[in-house]
Order: sequence, then structure tokens, then C-alpha cells
Amino acid sequence: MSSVPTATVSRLVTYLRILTQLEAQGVKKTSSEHLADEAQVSAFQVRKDLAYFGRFGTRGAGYTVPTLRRELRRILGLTRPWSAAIVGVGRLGEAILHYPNFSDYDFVLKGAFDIDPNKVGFELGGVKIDHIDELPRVVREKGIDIGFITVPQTAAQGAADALVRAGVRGILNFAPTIIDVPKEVHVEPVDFLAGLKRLSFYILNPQLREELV
Amino acid sequence: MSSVPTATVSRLVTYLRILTQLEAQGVKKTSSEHLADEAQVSAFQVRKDLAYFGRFGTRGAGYTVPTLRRELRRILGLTRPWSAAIVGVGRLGEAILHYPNFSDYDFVLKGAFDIDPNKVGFELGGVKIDHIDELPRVVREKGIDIGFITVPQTAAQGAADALVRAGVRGILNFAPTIIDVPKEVHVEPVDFLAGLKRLSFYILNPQLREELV
DNA sequence: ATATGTGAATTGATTCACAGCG
DNA sequence: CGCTGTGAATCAATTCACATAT
Repeated sequence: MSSVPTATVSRLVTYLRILTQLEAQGVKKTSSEHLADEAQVSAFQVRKDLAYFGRFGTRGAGYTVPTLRRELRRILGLTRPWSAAIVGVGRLGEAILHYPNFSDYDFVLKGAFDIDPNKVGFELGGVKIDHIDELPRVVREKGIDIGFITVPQTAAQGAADALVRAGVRGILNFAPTIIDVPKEVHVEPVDFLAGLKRLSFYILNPQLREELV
Repeated sequence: MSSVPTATVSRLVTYLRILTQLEAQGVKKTSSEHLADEAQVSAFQVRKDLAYFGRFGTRGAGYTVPTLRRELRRILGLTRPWSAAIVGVGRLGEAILHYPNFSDYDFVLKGAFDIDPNKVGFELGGVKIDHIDELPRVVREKGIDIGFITVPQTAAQGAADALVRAGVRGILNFAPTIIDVPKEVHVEPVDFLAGLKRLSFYILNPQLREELV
């Protein structure tokens, strides 16, 4: 298990979502082919992705939905809830603070920070907004693992630096810029402007798009 | 030019952002090495990515910032403004409707749709909210190219179907689910819950992360 | 009979080394 | 002489075919 393609990790997340839907529908068994159809990949790919982590099926019979779902949750580290905090309570930050049933998704929002004195002290979505200067203390006291960056582009690197100094282990970066962090901190970008620009390219160059079958 | 890696398209977007910042700072010249540092990739990679589309530099001297920026904007199709509409005016939809200076980003939001009669008829961020039944007419009349899906997961496929029937050419999908569209329509996912789950995996398995140079 | 699991083959992307040009 | 541009080599990911287990 020396290395796993990043694309495999993304697909595991997709398979887990499909399995969660199947379980909610009361479906008990599935197959690599069915998962592949739903995830828009090949059945080979599903089996190879799972093979990086072990054997989860029964030959001739397929996969048991609750079992495979549990295994994927374990592999992805979603058995305990992670603690998260949000830096930047603008409109996007507010939208995330109000995201319904966050804990259903294995994450708990425990902190929110902003630099604007008009926002500090208020509560949104059950979370108190602290001044950014309080970040180190709150992150330590509440055991925050993950920081969300929802500040403007120009403030993103500063927010990342503050989160790293306070000891978070991962950052979800909504700002449209690349941030620099030490190698032991992982960053996942969530950049809709970049997505829009890729869309522009592929609309103009449909022949350069990868096949979806 | 039979095929271009999707990773290359993502990196072109990053290079363009860096060039835009350099131009705003009045910097006139740059190099593959400088761009590589900023984008957190190798200089080989920058030159190879650009080589898919032509020759844009001067040997021995590097790249002229405004020239390369203009070329990348042309390659990505960002010379004209694209028309976009948003389906689902919840908190996330509102956050996007208020996104400052959208037109600076080569996109113009011309329409917004919701199913809630309490929202229809109001205006947000200068855009009138129409009932979703009006989508086909408005998309045609306003020449909408791109649809944003910001509805709940269960409504995402229906929203996609409506957009496709109305003739959009691309979809930016913020809903945490895979949507099915005909192959001539391109979809870019913007899925922060998936990003969070990847983060969980990489925090637990730091040794499985790809090297960042 | 059927669908998984996996080494081998293929395809694709990145890295390299240096030729080419200013 | 310096930095780009690019074929060749390496490395990685996907696809395939089939052996394997139930």
C-alpha cells in the first residue's frame, strides 16, 4: 500500500455516497458493475480502487451494502466526527454555518472567526463568532482538526498561516488562490471560479474532453 | 492536439490567475520557473502544459506577462463574457448571487430560479428570481450558456434535466451528487463535502499523499 | 454460473535532457 | 549564455483477461 492515486480517493468518496443512498433505500446487495454505473466509471476501476485497501466482496455474489459502506467509512476516517472551524463569516461562511445536519456528515462546526467587530460575539447556526485573534486559543480549547477558509483572496494566506500555527491538520480552502502550508498540513481546494473557467474551456473544446464511458 | 490532460486545464487556470496578479503588480516579464514556484508545480510541467497550445515565450528571455495572460484567456475562452443562471436560491445560491464583481471574472449572472413562491419575483444582487417553470423561456431569451445547480441533492438531477432541455452547454454542480447529462453538455462539480472527506482520508494517511515537490 | 480480485498489458502523464533560438 | 520548446524515457494509472472463490 505504498501509494494510492488521488483519483481513487475521490472515487471512494463517490462510492460511499452511492452506498449510503442504497442503504437508505433498503437495498442489501450490490455489485462492482452497479456501483460503476452510478459513479460513471468502469467496473474494473471500482474493483481496482477497492483492491488498494483489501477484499470486501464475495465472488459470485457481489458486495453487501452495509458492510462495504462501513468499510469505506473506516478507510476514509469517517467513523469519528472531525471538529472544524470557519475563518471568514461573509455570505459564503454564513451559508456553510447554516448547512443543515452537518453532523450527519461526520463533521462538527465548533468555531467561527472574523475580523469585523460587528460580527464578533454574535451566534450563527449555533456557533459563536470570535475575533480572529482568539483563533489559537479556541482551536486549542475545542480541539479543532480542520479549518475552512472563506475569506477574500487577499486574506487567504494569512488565514492559512493562523490556522497552521494553531495546529490544524487540514484546510478546506474556498478562496480562489493557492495557499502555502507546511507539508504535514493537507489542503483541499474548493474553487468554483476555477471550475467555471474549466467549463469555459471544455464548452469551447468539446473534442478535448475525456470520455465519460 | 488530439488530447489535453484535464490536469493541464486546471493548471492553465492557475497560471492565468498568477499572471493576472503579476500584471496588476505591474510586472512585465516572468519565466516558467517563477510560474512553477507560484503554482506549486515543476518548471517542466509549465512548459509542457503551454506546449499543448503553441509557443508563447522567447528563448533566453522568458514570457511577457500581458502577452501570455492574453493567450491563456483566449485558450480558456475567457475573451467574451459567458451568460450564467442559477437554479436554487437558498443560502448558497444567495452567496453566489452577491459575489462581488462577477463580470470581472468573465461571467455574467443573468437569471435565477427557485420553486418557492415566496422567493419568485424578488430581486437579489441585481438579478430577478423567476419560477423554475420559466426556465426554458428565460434561458432562451437571455442566451444563457451555463447553469449553476445550488438546489438540495434530491433536486439536483431534475434541475440538470431542465437546464439541459433548455439548451445550456455547461453546468457547475454544487450539489453533492453525480448528475447524468448528455455527452455534449459539460459538468464541473464543486463539491465541498467530497473535499472534506478527502481531507479526512489524507489527515489519517499522510504517507499516501502525493509529493508536493 | 457468476462476479470478485489481481497480475500483465496498455495507455496516459510527467520528468528529463538537450536541441534550438534569441 | 539563458531559458524555452520538445522528443525520448520514465513513471503512474487504467484497462484487460482470466484465475479464483462461492
